[in-house]
Amino acid sequence: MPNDDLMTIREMCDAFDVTPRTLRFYEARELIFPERRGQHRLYDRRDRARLILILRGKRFGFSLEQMRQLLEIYEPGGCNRTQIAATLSVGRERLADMERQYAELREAIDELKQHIADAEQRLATAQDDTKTG
Amino acid sequence: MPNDDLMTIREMCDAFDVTPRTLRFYEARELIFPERRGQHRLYDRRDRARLILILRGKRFGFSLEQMRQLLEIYEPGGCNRTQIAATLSVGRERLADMERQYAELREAIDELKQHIADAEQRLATAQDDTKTG
DNA sequence: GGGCTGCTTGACGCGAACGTAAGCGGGACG
DNA sequence: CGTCCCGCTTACGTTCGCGTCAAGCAGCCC
Repeated sequence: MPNDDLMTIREMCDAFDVTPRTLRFYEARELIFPERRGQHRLYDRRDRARLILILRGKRFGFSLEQMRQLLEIYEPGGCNRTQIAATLSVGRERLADMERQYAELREAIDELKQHIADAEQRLATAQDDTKTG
Repeated sequence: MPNDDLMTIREMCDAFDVTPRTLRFYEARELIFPERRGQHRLYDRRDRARLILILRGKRFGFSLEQMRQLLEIYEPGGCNRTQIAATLSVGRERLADMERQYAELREAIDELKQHIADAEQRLATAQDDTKTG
């Protein structure tokens, strides 16, 4: 049962707001593995799932290489202990990164909110330079 | 009352685990503004506070330019309405980014945890390739 | 004065993550 | 049949965030 829901590179680009160059680049870096129908690439559900994870990882500041390593944990992939263990290790590190970042982000948000509130105060009491130039 | 707690570039590098090149680069991009004593740079509390924010922002995946804009909100800086309003606008956008990222990060963490648990299961039931090569 | 150390200003280099342009092949359409 | 329009590959260009010399000055010690 092959995944019928195959998409061309253009459909992928429209769906995920990326360029063909980006998809080919990710493929060259071995983050996604579209099939080939003749010369053309065809992307299935698995490729899309991986792309979503890649793009999300990027927003968190992870590199493509970090995501490539991490993606292995989202696949059945290797079936021997050493390989699974290695993947697990990478996954746990990445998880720790993300939890640190989560906590830090909470602090940063609260601080920024405070400074925004302060700025709103300043705005309210500031002289109106459009009148009192 | 000048801030007496001034630090040399080397002290800064040791304190924040960055290189002189990095500090000079941030200065060139107008993210920090150390004083000059003769030829030498001297960094005060304000510079250190900004540096902390810059480094934290980097970990969240923000660019130096984004941080430069955002840093204005952490300073009294401009005192006319239009300038404060502009800074506020940037700050609110950044805040929205961070809150989106915060929520997304929560999801990503939960997903990753699940996949790690799955991998642990596989590890437990996998054949031991060191014996059954 | 000679040498060392620390900081300075260029200027060039580099890896990551693409952008962009050139040129080829293959359906589709009038 | 010509000519679009895709998509493909190859290859060079670009931006960001620094790294890495290179050369020069300033202070200090002997």
